[in-house]
Amino acid sequence: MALALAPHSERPSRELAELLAARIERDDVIERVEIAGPGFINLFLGPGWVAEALGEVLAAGDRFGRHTGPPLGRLQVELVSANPTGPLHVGTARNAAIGDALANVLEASGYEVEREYYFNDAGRQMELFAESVEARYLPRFGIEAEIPEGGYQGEYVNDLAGEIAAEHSDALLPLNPAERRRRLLLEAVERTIGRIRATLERFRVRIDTWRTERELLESGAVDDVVRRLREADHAYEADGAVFFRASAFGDEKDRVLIRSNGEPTYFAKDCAYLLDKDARGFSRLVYVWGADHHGTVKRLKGAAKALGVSAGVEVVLYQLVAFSRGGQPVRMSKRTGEMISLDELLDEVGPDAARYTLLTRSSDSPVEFDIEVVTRQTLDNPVFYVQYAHARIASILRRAVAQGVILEPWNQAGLGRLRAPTEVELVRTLAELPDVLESAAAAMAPHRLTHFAEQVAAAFHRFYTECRVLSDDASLTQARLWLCTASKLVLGITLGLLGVSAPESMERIGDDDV
RNA sequence: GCGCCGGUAGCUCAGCCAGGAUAGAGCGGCUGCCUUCUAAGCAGCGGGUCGCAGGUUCGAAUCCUGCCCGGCGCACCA
Repeated sequence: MALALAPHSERPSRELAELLAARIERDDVIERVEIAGPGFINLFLGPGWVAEALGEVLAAGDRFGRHTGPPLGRLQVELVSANPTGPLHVGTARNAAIGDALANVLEASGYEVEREYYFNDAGRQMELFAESVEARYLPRFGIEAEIPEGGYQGEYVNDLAGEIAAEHSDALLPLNPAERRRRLLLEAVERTIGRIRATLERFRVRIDTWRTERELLESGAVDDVVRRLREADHAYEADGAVFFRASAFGDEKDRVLIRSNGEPTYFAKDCAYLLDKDARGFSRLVYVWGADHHGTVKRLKGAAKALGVSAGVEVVLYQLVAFSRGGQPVRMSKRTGEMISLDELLDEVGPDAARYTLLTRSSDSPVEFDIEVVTRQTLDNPVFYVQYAHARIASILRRAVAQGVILEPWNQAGLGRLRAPTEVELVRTLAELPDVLESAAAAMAPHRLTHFAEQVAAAFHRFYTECRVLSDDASLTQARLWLCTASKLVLGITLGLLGVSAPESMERIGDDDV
């Protein structure tokens, strides 16, 4: 405060601080005021403040920190949207974790949030995928075939072909090649989508709506949007292709909508999709993209402007994850089949550690994810530190019940007795949740919650070490039980937003390793 | 070459948007602490030219400029 005012005043900041401090009333909320450093006014919070702050947490219950008041509007988060050409691999894990946690955070901060997954189930990649499946299907009936150049080599393609062969036997053989591939593709895509959905469920990623490129194409939306852009003179024809005037919207150059062979580009479909989303009445459209797509952000936003999209278009970019195993880099490619599936990752480290690890880093920061290291460090992963605090609290509360302690209503519990430094510090930390949540939503940075969770856990562990909860002092026991309840609440809310489980108990391990 | 993102402790990373107190956490190393609510914990020690160089400021990890490394992107691919 004094430091903020100093530039506007002739007095030194330290002197300002003293003037201000002298006017602050001391009571049981603010006990003591000190000046430090260049002009910091330190307020020492008293028992009145502690009771008040803790009361706010307890009164709000599991809604503590959440936005109150009327909803801020409808918002959509598009996440993952990986092609249905194979199982989700670990490269998409960061997208899923960030997208889902971000959606949770935005929801808690007052938006009505819809999470959407978009399947690119048309186009060149699908053709290649169909041919690849065919190349694994035909040999089962003695017909030689090879996976095409650039096709999908993964073992799962063979598995898919096997499943299809098991169900349909050689029924697809007599069909003409185009029809056969169409049928094989339908079968393969359906199965792949099923697997993707199952994997996301395992990873605790909730998707509300599933959209497909095919629907978009069949509705004629792509043709429509190109026509609209041309009519508004935001697009023009050149060299047999149709270009969007992206350069008029800050992009480096104009972008092709329709190729000279008549095929729409991915971007044209993006434009159609944009209108499709906008028509659904969202005030904000959030995209979660890997940094390898950052070059397409400007054209998307340009298109939104050109098309008069009323919703705000926002792109959350995350740096790609460098996966390795025991120090050996793992290249990710669905086509070569050289990849680790998200399912394998979940088998090895579990959804909690995987999500938490991916959400500890800022999305701007590249992540090094050595699967062996994360597996080996499982027990030291900060996620367990936080979960342990939660389990510890649950254990105390169970113990209290077992001892027959009857918890009085919190507003009669004498919370002002919480005066130990670790108690005050814990309450102070808990009270930060609303601010942390708000800033995480504003910055679309869910990783801030992991750091907050660790702070709460640390504050609790310190309190636990210094203060005994269940004691002969009945009223102090009451107050401390409420402090435990509030801590558990805040940890549970925070972990819930991150999509990480908050266990009621954790087995003691490691006693013998010492 | 141009654009975006990183470069903070031995390792992995917060802090940077809205500049302020001896720059933090986890892991790893060392030392203590379990007759009492879970020691997956706590306390302490050691460990840092905040990539480099300038600039703005009473004050810079934080803002500005330049440079050096690393990642990604610069298609009528997705």
